Amino acid sequence: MSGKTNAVSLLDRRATRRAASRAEIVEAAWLLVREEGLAGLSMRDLGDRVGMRAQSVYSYFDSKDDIYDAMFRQGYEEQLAWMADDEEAAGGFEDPATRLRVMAHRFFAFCTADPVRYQLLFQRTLPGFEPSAASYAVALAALEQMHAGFAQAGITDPAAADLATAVLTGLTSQQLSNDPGGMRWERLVDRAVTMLIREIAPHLLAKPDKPTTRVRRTP
Amino acid sequence: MSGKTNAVSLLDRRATRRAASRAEIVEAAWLLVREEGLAGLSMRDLGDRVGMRAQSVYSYFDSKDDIYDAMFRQGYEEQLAWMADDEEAAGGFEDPATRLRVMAHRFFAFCTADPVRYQLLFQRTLPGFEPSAASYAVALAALEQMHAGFAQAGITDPAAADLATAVLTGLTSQQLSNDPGGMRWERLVDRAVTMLIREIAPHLLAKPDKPTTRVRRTP
DNA sequence: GTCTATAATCTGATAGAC
DNA sequence: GTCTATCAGATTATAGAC
Repeated sequence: MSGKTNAVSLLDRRATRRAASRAEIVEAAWLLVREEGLAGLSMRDLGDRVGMRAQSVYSYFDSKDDIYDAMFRQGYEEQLAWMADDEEAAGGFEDPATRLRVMAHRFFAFCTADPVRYQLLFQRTLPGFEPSAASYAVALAALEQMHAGFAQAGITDPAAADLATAVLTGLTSQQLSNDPGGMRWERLVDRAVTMLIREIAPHLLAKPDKPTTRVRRTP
Repeated sequence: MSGKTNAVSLLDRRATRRAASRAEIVEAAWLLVREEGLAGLSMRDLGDRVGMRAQSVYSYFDSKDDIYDAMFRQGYEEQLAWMADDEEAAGGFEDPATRLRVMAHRFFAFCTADPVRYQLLFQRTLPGFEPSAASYAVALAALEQMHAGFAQAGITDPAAADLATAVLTGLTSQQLSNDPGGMRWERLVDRAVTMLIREIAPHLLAKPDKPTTRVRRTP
């Protein structure tokens, strides 16, 4: 019995070490693409970063695209966690409009925190790369989470959700390609959200507990 | 006299031929990046396309980045021409709101017509590439043309123009990274424009020659 | 202005010893 | 699982003949 237990725990240790090495490699890959650009990742540089020969990396990943795939998946897992934190912080205490506003700012922050991650996750800039089915499933889960957030804010019309998503990610890609310091992007996001609410869910602005009958935005 | 004239025209012919070759190379470069991606451009492939050895291309361009720079400039020249055609077609006959709407759709069409051009012009995805001062000046001219269009529609607030630009280019980048066939993007653009007008220039929706007192959009 | 030749370096990936 | 050795080729760019 003890022999079997030892064998199992040995396998466990090996699996753990392997997973740790894989994670280390992926982490190094992120550092590299932030410096050299997404397409500038090379197995040689990657090996140097983790203290291996480039060829040894192939013990952990089948190919370069396999590494991109792991990064892709990790990115969406990060989004899921990041936006879930938001939900938790909201805790159901906020009204739908504020909920939507917080969600928008948080998503904006997630995207702009790492431009190259945004590039990998939301733009098709790597020619030939296609995420695996498993990684794409995580991407779909993140999208679903987003739609669930919209639904909580009373936005069930798919076209409305599309518009909101498009405007939000659009603002992000604008921020990333333009001078990040020159504009008041937080303000721009806030104004866009207000505009969106009035367009797709005006009832959120006419709340009963606040005796504001005017539909216009309060400054 | 005739000698001097001949000399000049000879130089002219040479300059013309040289310009034609440069244009041919740039055109081939566009074809290549549409197939291989923006970062996938190689001097070898480029030479093959124009029927030269790769090394001969260096007679026309100092470096690979010099070619990107020419493409960058040409892209913005195309935008200037494309949007100027729009102005001409409008001819001052349209009301400001329609003017804004047409402008938005036309810009959207320009961007989505060539995804890789959009990538080069509006996104910073080529690591290390910086446009030359001359090319950047063309980019600024295109931006100024855009702002002039907004001004004609009565939108003078810089923040409002920023919001409009961000939402428009944002919708574009969304369309480019997502399934182009799955959504009704033209409708989405139209709805975004209506939303923008109501947000940044509501007076455009309450026109005197159309006795519509309702602020809501007419279907 | 185009060529050949070539420098000098990088690329992803595999075979096989240990 | 890491290494050496290596394949088979790519890359940008330069030198110099013609």
